[in-house]
Amino acid sequence: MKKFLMQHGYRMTTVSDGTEMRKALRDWNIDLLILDIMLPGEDGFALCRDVRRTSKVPIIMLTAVGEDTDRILGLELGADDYLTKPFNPRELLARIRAIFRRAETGTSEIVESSLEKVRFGTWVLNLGSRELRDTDDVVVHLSTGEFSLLRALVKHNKRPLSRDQLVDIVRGQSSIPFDRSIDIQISRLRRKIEKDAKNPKLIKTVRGIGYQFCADVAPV
Amino acid sequence: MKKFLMQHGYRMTTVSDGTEMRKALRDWNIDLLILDIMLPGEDGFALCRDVRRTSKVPIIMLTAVGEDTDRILGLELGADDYLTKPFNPRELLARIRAIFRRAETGTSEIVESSLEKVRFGTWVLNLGSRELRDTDDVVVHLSTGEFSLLRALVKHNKRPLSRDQLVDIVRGQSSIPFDRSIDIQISRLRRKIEKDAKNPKLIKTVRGIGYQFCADVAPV
DNA sequence: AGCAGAATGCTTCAAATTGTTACAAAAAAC
DNA sequence: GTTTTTTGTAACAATTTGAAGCATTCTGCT
Repeated sequence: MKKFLMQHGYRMTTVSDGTEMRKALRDWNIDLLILDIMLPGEDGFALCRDVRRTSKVPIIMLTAVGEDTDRILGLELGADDYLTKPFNPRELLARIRAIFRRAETGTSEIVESSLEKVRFGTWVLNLGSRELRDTDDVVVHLSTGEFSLLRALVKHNKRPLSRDQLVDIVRGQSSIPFDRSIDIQISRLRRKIEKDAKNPKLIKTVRGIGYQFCADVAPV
Repeated sequence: MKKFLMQHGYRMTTVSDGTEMRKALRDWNIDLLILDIMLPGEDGFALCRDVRRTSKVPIIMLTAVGEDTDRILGLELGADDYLTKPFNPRELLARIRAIFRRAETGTSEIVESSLEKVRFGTWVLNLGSRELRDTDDVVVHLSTGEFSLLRALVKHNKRPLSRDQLVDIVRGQSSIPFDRSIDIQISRLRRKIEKDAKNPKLIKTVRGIGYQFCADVAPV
Protein backbone atom coordinates (compact mmCIF):
# COMPACT_ATOMS: atom_id res chain seq x y z
CA MET A 1 0.00 0.00 0.00
CA LYS A 2 2.84 2.36 0.83
CA LYS A 3 4.40 1.71 -2.56
CA PHE A 4 1.08 2.13 -4.32
CA LEU A 5 0.34 5.46 -2.67
CA MET A 6 3.87 6.75 -3.22
CA GLN A 7 3.49 5.90 -6.90
CA HIS A 8 0.49 8.19 -6.83
CA GLY A 9 2.43 11.09 -5.44
CA TYR A 10 2.00 10.84 -1.68
CA ARG A 11 4.83 10.77 0.80
CA MET A 12 4.29 7.93 3.23
CA THR A 13 5.64 6.96 6.61
CA THR A 14 4.73 3.56 8.01
CA VAL A 15 4.84 2.71 11.68
CA SER A 16 4.08 -0.50 13.52
CA ASP A 17 2.48 0.55 16.78
CA GLY A 18 1.03 3.41 18.80
CA THR A 19 4.36 4.54 20.21
CA GLU A 20 5.90 4.87 16.78
CA MET A 21 2.78 6.61 15.56
CA ARG A 22 2.99 9.26 18.24
CA LYS A 23 6.64 9.80 17.45
CA ALA A 24 5.89 10.17 13.75
CA LEU A 25 3.06 12.62 14.45
CA ARG A 26 5.47 14.66 16.55
CA ASP A 27 8.38 14.61 14.13
CA TRP A 28 6.64 15.07 10.81
CA ASN A 29 3.91 17.18 9.37
CA ILE A 30 1.39 14.41 8.97
CA ASP A 31 -1.52 15.32 6.70
CA LEU A 32 -3.49 12.12 6.99
CA LEU A 33 -3.48 9.05 9.16
CA ILE A 34 -4.45 5.58 7.97
CA LEU A 35 -5.15 3.44 10.99
CA ASP A 36 -5.78 -0.27 11.25
CA ILE A 37 -8.04 -1.46 14.04
CA MET A 38 -6.25 -4.73 14.69
CA LEU A 39 -2.92 -3.74 16.17
CA PRO A 40 -0.43 -5.09 18.66
CA GLY A 41 -0.89 -3.29 21.97
CA GLU A 42 -3.51 -0.56 21.89
CA ASP A 43 -6.14 -1.10 19.20
CA GLY A 44 -7.08 1.37 16.48
CA PHE A 45 -10.08 2.75 18.35
CA ALA A 46 -7.98 3.67 21.35
CA LEU A 47 -5.36 5.34 19.14
CA CYS A 48 -8.04 7.19 17.18
CA ARG A 49 -9.60 8.63 20.31
CA ASP A 50 -6.16 9.46 21.62
CA VAL A 51 -5.09 11.29 18.47
CA ARG A 52 -8.38 13.24 18.43
CA ARG A 53 -7.63 14.61 21.87
CA THR A 54 -4.78 16.64 20.53
CA SER A 55 -5.09 16.80 16.77
CA LYS A 56 -7.52 17.27 13.93
CA VAL A 57 -5.47 15.30 11.41
CA PRO A 58 -7.83 13.38 9.12
CA ILE A 59 -8.05 9.67 9.97
CA ILE A 60 -9.06 6.78 7.74
CA MET A 61 -9.67 3.55 9.63
CA LEU A 62 -9.18 0.08 8.21
CA THR A 63 -10.97 -2.94 9.51
CA ALA A 64 -11.35 -6.56 8.59
CA VAL A 65 -14.68 -6.81 10.33
CA GLY A 66 -17.44 -5.19 8.36
CA GLU A 67 -19.70 -4.85 11.32
CA ASP A 68 -21.89 -1.78 11.48
CA THR A 69 -21.01 -1.26 15.11
CA ASP A 70 -17.33 -1.00 14.28
CA ARG A 71 -17.97 1.55 11.58
CA ILE A 72 -20.20 3.59 13.84
CA LEU A 73 -17.74 3.41 16.70
CA GLY A 74 -14.90 4.58 14.49
CA LEU A 75 -16.82 7.51 13.10
CA GLU A 76 -18.13 8.50 16.52
CA LEU A 77 -14.61 8.47 17.89
CA GLY A 78 -13.62 11.03 15.31
CA ALA A 79 -12.42 9.07 12.31
CA ASP A 80 -13.09 10.79 9.01
CA ASP A 81 -13.62 7.71 6.94
CA TYR A 82 -13.27 4.00 7.09
CA LEU A 83 -12.61 1.12 4.72
CA THR A 84 -13.31 -2.56 5.00
CA LYS A 85 -10.56 -5.02 4.14
CA PRO A 86 -10.03 -6.33 1.60
CA PHE A 87 -10.39 -3.13 -0.38
CA ASN A 88 -9.54 -1.90 -3.83
CA PRO A 89 -6.42 0.32 -3.59
CA ARG A 90 -8.05 2.75 -5.98
CA GLU A 91 -10.88 3.20 -3.56
CA LEU A 92 -8.45 4.09 -0.82
CA LEU A 93 -6.91 6.58 -3.23
CA ALA A 94 -10.32 8.06 -4.02
CA ARG A 95 -11.14 8.43 -0.34
CA ILE A 96 -7.81 10.06 0.40
CA ARG A 97 -8.45 12.52 -2.40
CA ALA A 98 -11.98 13.15 -1.15
CA ILE A 99 -10.59 14.00 2.27
CA PHE A 100 -7.95 16.32 0.88
CA ARG A 101 -10.50 17.97 -1.37
CA ARG A 102 -12.61 18.56 1.69
CA ALA A 103 -9.58 19.93 3.47
CA GLU A 104 -9.14 22.38 0.59
CA THR A 105 -12.76 23.42 0.45
CA GLY A 106 -15.03 22.61 3.33
CA THR A 107 -12.65 22.79 6.21
CA SER A 108 -10.63 25.67 4.91
CA GLU A 109 -13.78 27.72 4.52
CA ILE A 110 -14.33 27.47 8.23
CA VAL A 111 -10.75 28.30 8.90
CA GLU A 112 -10.96 31.17 6.49
CA SER A 113 -14.11 32.63 7.90
CA SER A 114 -12.80 32.44 11.43
CA LEU A 115 -9.33 33.34 10.24
CA GLU A 116 -10.15 36.36 8.19
CA LYS A 117 -6.77 38.03 8.09
CA VAL A 118 -3.20 36.77 8.30
CA ARG A 119 0.02 38.64 8.73
CA PHE A 120 3.43 37.72 7.32
CA GLY A 121 6.53 39.80 6.74
CA THR A 122 5.35 43.36 6.23
CA TRP A 123 2.04 42.26 4.76
CA VAL A 124 -1.49 41.65 5.89
CA LEU A 125 -3.57 39.44 3.64
CA ASN A 126 -7.33 39.65 4.03
CA LEU A 127 -8.68 36.31 2.90
CA GLY A 128 -12.27 37.48 2.82
CA SER A 129 -11.90 40.66 0.84
CA ARG A 130 -8.98 39.27 -1.13
CA GLU A 131 -6.85 42.30 -0.35
CA LEU A 132 -3.16 42.51 0.33
CA ARG A 133 -1.95 45.51 2.32
CA ASP A 134 1.46 46.55 3.56
CA THR A 135 2.03 48.06 6.99
CA ASP A 136 1.09 51.50 5.64
CA ASP A 137 -2.29 50.13 4.63
CA VAL A 138 -1.51 50.54 0.96
CA VAL A 139 -3.39 47.98 -1.10
CA VAL A 140 -1.41 45.99 -3.62
CA HIS A 141 -3.64 44.66 -6.32
CA LEU A 142 -3.49 40.92 -6.90
CA SER A 143 -5.14 39.22 -9.84
CA THR A 144 -7.45 36.31 -9.17
CA GLY A 145 -4.74 33.80 -9.96
CA GLU A 146 -2.12 35.58 -7.89
CA PHE A 147 -4.43 35.71 -4.91
CA SER A 148 -5.33 32.02 -5.23
CA LEU A 149 -1.69 31.07 -5.42
CA LEU A 150 -0.73 33.21 -2.45
CA ARG A 151 -3.64 31.87 -0.43
CA ALA A 152 -2.58 28.30 -1.19
CA LEU A 153 1.02 28.98 -0.20
CA VAL A 154 0.07 30.81 2.98
CA LYS A 155 -2.37 28.13 3.98
CA HIS A 156 0.28 25.44 3.60
CA ASN A 157 2.82 27.73 5.20
CA LYS A 158 6.29 26.21 5.74
CA ARG A 159 5.56 23.21 3.57
CA PRO A 160 6.88 22.74 0.08
CA LEU A 161 4.10 22.36 -2.47
CA SER A 162 4.65 20.71 -5.81
CA ARG A 163 3.58 22.43 -9.01
CA ASP A 164 0.95 19.73 -9.40
CA GLN A 165 -0.50 20.49 -6.01
CA LEU A 166 -0.51 24.21 -6.71
CA VAL A 167 -2.17 23.84 -10.09
CA ASP A 168 -4.69 21.58 -8.45
CA ILE A 169 -5.49 24.12 -5.76
CA VAL A 170 -5.46 27.17 -7.98
CA ARG A 171 -7.15 25.78 -11.07
CA GLY A 172 -8.89 22.78 -9.58
CA GLN A 173 -7.53 20.40 -12.15
CA SER A 174 -4.46 18.34 -12.57
CA SER A 175 -1.77 19.83 -14.68
CA ILE A 176 -0.53 18.67 -18.01
CA PRO A 177 3.10 17.56 -18.19
CA PHE A 178 5.61 20.38 -18.67
CA ASP A 179 3.20 22.93 -17.35
CA ARG A 180 5.19 26.00 -16.47
CA SER A 181 2.34 28.33 -15.72
CA ILE A 182 2.86 28.12 -11.98
CA ASP A 183 6.44 29.28 -12.38
CA ILE A 184 5.25 32.38 -14.16
CA GLN A 185 2.60 33.12 -11.58
CA ILE A 186 5.21 32.66 -8.86
CA SER A 187 7.45 35.07 -10.68
CA ARG A 188 4.68 37.66 -10.92
CA LEU A 189 3.75 37.18 -7.28
CA ARG A 190 7.34 37.59 -6.16
CA ARG A 191 7.65 40.81 -8.13
CA LYS A 192 4.72 42.16 -6.11
CA ILE A 193 5.43 40.94 -2.60
CA GLU A 194 9.17 40.39 -2.32
CA LYS A 195 11.42 43.32 -1.45
CA ASP A 196 14.11 41.84 -3.68
CA ALA A 197 12.67 39.46 -6.21
CA LYS A 198 16.13 38.07 -6.84
CA ASN A 199 16.48 37.00 -3.21
CA PRO A 200 13.04 35.83 -2.25
CA LYS A 201 12.43 35.64 1.50
CA LEU A 202 8.76 34.72 1.43
CA ILE A 203 8.35 32.30 -1.44
CA LYS A 204 11.37 30.08 -1.76
CA THR A 205 12.07 27.56 -4.46
CA VAL A 206 12.58 23.99 -3.35
CA ARG A 207 14.49 22.58 -6.22
CA GLY A 208 13.08 19.34 -7.54
CA ILE A 209 9.97 19.75 -5.38
CA GLY A 210 8.21 23.04 -5.93
CA TYR A 211 7.72 26.16 -3.86
CA GLN A 212 7.46 26.86 -0.18
CA PHE A 213 6.11 29.78 1.79
CA CYS A 214 8.74 30.49 4.39
CA ALA A 215 7.64 33.48 6.45
CA ASP A 216 5.81 33.08 9.73
CA VAL A 217 2.09 33.44 9.26
CA ALA A 218 0.13 34.79 12.18
CA PRO A 219 -3.59 35.39 12.50
CA VAL A 220 -4.52 39.02 12.93
CA MET B 1 -35.34 8.32 6.59
CA LYS B 2 -36.63 11.89 6.63
CA LYS B 3 -38.61 11.14 9.77
CA PHE B 4 -35.69 9.38 11.39
CA LEU B 5 -33.30 12.24 10.76
CA MET B 6 -35.84 14.86 11.81
CA GLN B 7 -36.28 12.95 15.06
CA HIS B 8 -32.56 13.39 15.53
CA GLY B 9 -32.76 17.13 15.14
CA TYR B 10 -32.12 17.77 11.46
CA ARG B 11 -34.36 19.81 9.21
CA MET B 12 -35.00 17.90 6.00
CA THR B 13 -36.31 18.71 2.58
CA THR B 14 -37.01 15.85 0.19
CA VAL B 15 -37.18 16.22 -3.57
CA SER B 16 -37.88 13.75 -6.31
CA ASP B 17 -35.65 14.71 -9.20
CA GLY B 18 -32.76 16.88 -10.36
CA THR B 19 -34.92 19.87 -11.25
CA GLU B 20 -36.48 19.98 -7.80
CA MET B 21 -33.07 19.50 -6.27
CA ARG B 22 -31.62 22.49 -8.07
CA LYS B 23 -34.59 24.60 -7.04
CA ALA B 24 -34.21 23.53 -3.41
CA LEU B 25 -30.48 24.29 -3.46
CA ARG B 26 -31.24 27.71 -4.83
CA ASP B 27 -34.07 28.55 -2.50
CA TRP B 28 -32.77 27.15 0.77
CA ASN B 29 -29.53 27.15 2.62
CA ILE B 30 -28.78 23.48 2.21
CA ASP B 31 -26.05 22.19 4.53
CA LEU B 32 -25.86 18.61 3.29
CA LEU B 33 -27.13 16.66 0.33
CA ILE B 34 -28.07 12.98 0.42
CA LEU B 35 -28.21 11.70 -3.12
CA ASP B 36 -29.43 8.39 -4.45
CA ILE B 37 -27.78 7.07 -7.59
CA MET B 38 -30.85 5.42 -9.05
CA LEU B 39 -33.12 8.28 -10.01
CA PRO B 40 -35.66 9.10 -12.70
CA GLY B 41 -34.05 11.27 -15.37
CA GLU B 42 -30.45 12.21 -14.62
CA ASP B 43 -28.73 9.72 -12.32
CA GLY B 44 -27.02 10.56 -9.07
CA PHE B 45 -23.56 10.72 -10.61
CA ALA B 46 -24.64 13.35 -13.11
CA LEU B 47 -26.31 15.41 -10.39
CA CYS B 48 -23.30 15.08 -8.13
CA ARG B 49 -20.94 16.35 -10.77
CA ASP B 50 -23.36 19.11 -11.61
CA VAL B 51 -23.72 20.26 -8.03
CA ARG B 52 -19.94 20.24 -7.59
CA ARG B 53 -19.55 22.64 -10.44
CA THR B 54 -21.18 25.36 -8.45
CA SER B 55 -21.27 24.35 -4.82
CA LYS B 56 -19.23 22.85 -2.06
CA VAL B 57 -22.18 21.49 -0.12
CA PRO B 58 -21.26 18.11 1.40
CA ILE B 59 -22.75 15.16 -0.50
CA ILE B 60 -23.46 11.64 0.73
CA MET B 61 -24.32 9.20 -2.03
CA LEU B 62 -26.57 6.16 -1.63
CA THR B 63 -26.50 3.14 -3.87
CA ALA B 64 -27.89 -0.34 -4.00
CA VAL B 65 -24.95 -1.64 -5.94
CA GLY B 66 -21.93 -2.22 -3.78
CA GLU B 67 -19.52 -2.18 -6.67
CA ASP B 68 -16.11 -0.67 -6.06
CA THR B 69 -16.27 1.23 -9.31
CA ASP B 70 -19.46 2.97 -8.23
CA ARG B 71 -17.93 4.05 -4.95
CA ILE B 72 -14.82 5.26 -6.69
CA LEU B 73 -16.79 7.14 -9.30
CA GLY B 74 -18.91 8.85 -6.68
CA LEU B 75 -15.93 9.95 -4.64
CA GLU B 76 -14.03 11.08 -7.72
CA LEU B 77 -16.99 13.17 -8.80
CA GLY B 78 -16.83 15.06 -5.56
CA ALA B 79 -19.08 13.17 -3.18
CA ASP B 80 -17.93 13.40 0.43
CA ASP B 81 -19.11 10.02 1.53
CA TYR B 82 -20.96 7.03 0.32
CA LEU B 83 -23.28 4.41 1.77
CA THR B 84 -24.50 1.08 0.42
CA LYS B 85 -28.17 0.17 0.71
CA PRO B 86 -29.45 -1.36 2.80
CA PHE B 87 -27.75 0.55 5.58
CA ASN B 88 -28.19 1.00 9.27
CA PRO B 89 -29.84 4.40 9.85
CA ARG B 90 -27.49 4.96 12.75
CA GLU B 91 -24.56 4.66 10.39
CA LEU B 92 -26.04 7.36 8.18
CA LEU B 93 -26.44 9.47 11.29
CA ALA B 94 -22.82 8.82 12.28
CA ARG B 95 -21.62 9.81 8.83
CA ILE B 96 -23.70 12.97 8.81
CA ARG B 97 -22.23 13.88 12.17
CA ALA B 98 -18.75 13.10 10.91
CA ILE B 99 -19.25 15.49 8.03
CA PHE B 100 -20.65 18.25 10.20
CA ARG B 101 -17.86 17.78 12.69
CA ARG B 102 -15.44 18.31 9.85
CA ALA B 103 -17.29 21.40 8.81
CA GLU B 104 -18.47 22.83 12.09
CA THR B 105 -19.85 26.00 10.72
CA GLY B 106 -22.36 28.68 10.76
CA THR B 107 -22.15 29.39 7.07
CA SER B 108 -21.77 33.05 6.34
CA GLU B 109 -24.91 32.99 4.26
CA ILE B 110 -27.54 35.32 5.49
CA VAL B 111 -30.91 33.75 6.11
CA GLU B 112 -33.15 35.90 4.02
CA SER B 113 -36.45 35.56 5.80
CA SER B 114 -35.12 36.56 9.17
CA LEU B 115 -33.34 39.64 7.90
CA GLU B 116 -34.92 42.88 6.88
CA LYS B 117 -31.89 45.11 6.56
CA VAL B 118 -28.21 44.47 6.09
CA ARG B 119 -25.24 46.77 6.31
CA PHE B 120 -22.04 46.56 4.27
CA GLY B 121 -19.39 49.14 3.54
CA THR B 122 -21.08 52.52 3.77
CA TRP B 123 -24.44 51.15 2.68
CA VAL B 124 -27.61 49.85 4.23
CA LEU B 125 -29.73 47.65 2.02
CA ASN B 126 -33.37 47.21 2.96
CA LEU B 127 -34.39 43.84 1.60
CA GLY B 128 -38.06 44.45 2.26
CA SER B 129 -38.50 47.85 0.70
CA ARG B 130 -35.72 47.23 -1.83
CA GLU B 131 -33.99 50.46 -0.92
CA LEU B 132 -30.30 51.15 -0.81
CA ARG B 133 -29.18 54.03 1.38
CA ASP B 134 -25.77 55.41 2.22
CA THR B 135 -24.78 56.58 5.70
CA ASP B 136 -26.38 59.99 5.05
CA ASP B 137 -29.69 58.24 4.40
CA VAL B 138 -29.62 59.23 0.76
CA VAL B 139 -31.45 56.65 -1.34
CA VAL B 140 -29.69 55.33 -4.40
CA HIS B 141 -32.17 53.99 -6.87
CA LEU B 142 -31.63 50.42 -8.06
CA SER B 143 -33.49 48.85 -10.94
CA THR B 144 -35.23 45.53 -10.38
CA GLY B 145 -32.39 43.61 -11.94
CA GLU B 146 -29.75 45.51 -10.05
CA PHE B 147 -31.49 44.89 -6.76
CA SER B 148 -31.92 41.17 -7.47
CA LEU B 149 -28.29 40.86 -8.39
CA LEU B 150 -27.13 42.72 -5.31
CA ARG B 151 -29.42 40.67 -3.09
CA ALA B 152 -28.06 37.45 -4.54
CA LEU B 153 -24.47 38.54 -4.03
CA VAL B 154 -25.10 39.74 -0.49
CA LYS B 155 -26.95 36.58 0.42
CA HIS B 156 -24.04 34.45 -0.70
CA ASN B 157 -21.60 36.87 0.83
CA LYS B 158 -17.91 35.91 0.52
CA ARG B 159 -18.61 33.12 -1.93
CA PRO B 160 -17.93 33.34 -5.62
CA LEU B 161 -21.05 32.88 -7.73
CA SER B 162 -20.90 31.83 -11.34
CA ARG B 163 -22.66 33.78 -14.05
CA ASP B 164 -25.01 30.84 -14.49
CA GLN B 165 -25.97 30.93 -10.85
CA LEU B 166 -26.52 34.65 -10.96
CA VAL B 167 -28.64 34.54 -14.12
CA ASP B 168 -30.57 31.74 -12.55
CA ILE B 169 -31.24 33.68 -9.38
CA VAL B 170 -31.98 36.98 -11.08
CA ARG B 171 -34.00 35.77 -14.04
CA GLY B 172 -35.07 32.35 -12.83
CA GLN B 173 -33.87 30.61 -15.94
CA SER B 174 -30.68 29.13 -17.11
CA SER B 175 -28.57 31.29 -19.30
CA ILE B 176 -27.73 30.82 -22.93
CA PRO B 177 -24.10 30.21 -23.72
CA PHE B 178 -21.95 33.34 -24.00
CA ASP B 179 -24.47 35.41 -22.11
CA ARG B 180 -22.75 38.58 -21.07
CA SER B 181 -25.73 40.30 -19.58
CA ILE B 182 -24.58 39.63 -16.03
CA ASP B 183 -21.29 41.35 -16.75
CA ILE B 184 -23.10 44.47 -17.79
CA GLN B 185 -25.40 44.40 -14.79
CA ILE B 186 -22.35 43.96 -12.58
CA SER B 187 -20.74 46.91 -14.29
CA ARG B 188 -23.83 49.08 -13.71
CA LEU B 189 -24.09 47.96 -10.10
CA ARG B 190 -20.47 48.77 -9.48
CA ARG B 191 -20.92 52.23 -10.93
CA LYS B 192 -23.60 52.84 -8.33
CA ILE B 193 -22.16 51.30 -5.19
CA GLU B 194 -18.39 51.29 -5.57
CA LYS B 195 -16.40 54.37 -4.64
CA ASP B 196 -13.97 53.60 -7.42
CA ALA B 197 -15.49 51.36 -10.04
CA LYS B 198 -12.03 50.61 -11.41
CA ASN B 199 -10.92 49.11 -8.09
CA PRO B 200 -13.99 47.39 -6.78
CA LYS B 201 -13.92 46.60 -3.07
CA LEU B 202 -17.41 45.17 -2.73
CA ILE B 203 -17.99 43.11 -5.85
CA LYS B 204 -14.82 41.41 -7.01
CA THR B 205 -14.27 39.35 -10.10
CA VAL B 206 -13.07 35.79 -9.65
CA ARG B 207 -11.60 35.04 -13.01
CA GLY B 208 -12.90 31.87 -14.61
CA ILE B 209 -15.55 31.57 -11.90
CA GLY B 210 -17.77 34.61 -11.63
CA TYR B 211 -18.26 37.32 -9.05
CA GLN B 212 -17.92 37.46 -5.29
CA PHE B 213 -19.29 39.88 -2.72
CA CYS B 214 -16.33 40.65 -0.50
CA ALA B 215 -17.45 43.15 2.11
CA ASP B 216 -18.58 42.10 5.56
CA VAL B 217 -22.33 41.92 5.73
CA ALA B 218 -23.96 42.58 9.09
CA PRO B 219 -27.61 42.50 10.06
CA VAL B 220 -28.97 45.87 11.15
C1' DA C 1 37.57 24.74 -10.89
C1' DG C 2 34.99 23.52 -15.13
C1' DC C 3 31.42 21.32 -17.67
C1' DA C 4 26.97 19.21 -19.26
C1' DG C 5 22.39 18.57 -18.29
C1' DA C 6 18.46 19.66 -15.77
C1' DA C 7 15.56 22.82 -13.31
C1' DT C 8 14.04 27.33 -12.71
C1' DG C 9 13.47 32.54 -13.90
C1' DC C 10 11.66 35.65 -16.81
C1' DT C 11 10.52 38.23 -21.22
C1' DT C 12 7.51 38.45 -25.13
C1' DC C 13 3.41 37.80 -27.25
C1' DA C 14 -1.05 35.94 -28.44
C1' DA C 15 -5.34 34.06 -26.75
C1' DA C 16 -8.92 34.17 -23.49
C1' DT C 17 -11.55 36.63 -20.27
C1' DT C 18 -13.58 40.60 -18.49
C1' DG C 19 -14.96 45.82 -18.46
C1' DT C 20 -17.33 49.39 -20.68
C1' DT C 21 -19.47 52.27 -24.11
C1' DA C 22 -23.00 53.17 -27.54
C1' DC C 23 -27.15 52.08 -29.18
C1' DA C 24 -31.50 49.62 -29.99
C1' DA C 25 -35.20 46.78 -28.32
C1' DA C 26 -38.34 45.95 -24.65
C1' DA C 27 -40.85 47.23 -20.74
C1' DA C 28 -42.88 50.45 -17.78
C1' DA C 29 -44.75 54.86 -16.71
C1' DC C 30 -47.32 58.62 -18.01
C1' DG D 1 -49.82 56.96 -27.96
C1' DT D 2 -45.71 59.07 -26.14
C1' DT D 3 -41.94 59.37 -23.00
C1' DT D 4 -38.89 57.39 -19.80
C1' DT D 5 -36.52 53.67 -17.90
C1' DT D 6 -34.50 49.30 -18.13
C1' DT D 7 -32.17 45.76 -20.31
C1' DG D 8 -29.59 43.26 -23.77
C1' DT D 9 -26.41 43.17 -28.09
C1' DA D 10 -22.47 44.48 -30.51
C1' DA D 11 -18.18 46.25 -30.49
C1' DC D 12 -14.08 47.55 -28.72
C1' DA D 13 -10.73 48.37 -24.71
C1' DA D 14 -8.32 46.54 -20.86
C1' DT D 15 -6.72 42.91 -18.18
C1' DT D 16 -5.19 38.42 -17.14
C1' DT D 17 -3.16 34.35 -18.36
C1' DG D 18 -0.29 30.73 -20.33
C1' DA D 19 2.92 29.04 -24.19
C1' DA D 20 7.35 29.59 -26.37
C1' DG D 21 11.75 30.34 -25.86
C1' DC D 22 15.94 31.91 -24.14
C1' DA D 23 18.71 33.20 -19.91
C1' DT D 24 20.13 31.90 -15.54
C1' DT D 25 21.04 28.95 -11.72
C1' DC D 26 21.79 24.59 -9.66
C1' DT D 27 23.55 19.76 -9.36
C1' DG D 28 26.49 16.05 -10.04
C1' DC D 29 30.48 14.77 -12.20
C1' DT D 30 35.28 14.89 -13.85
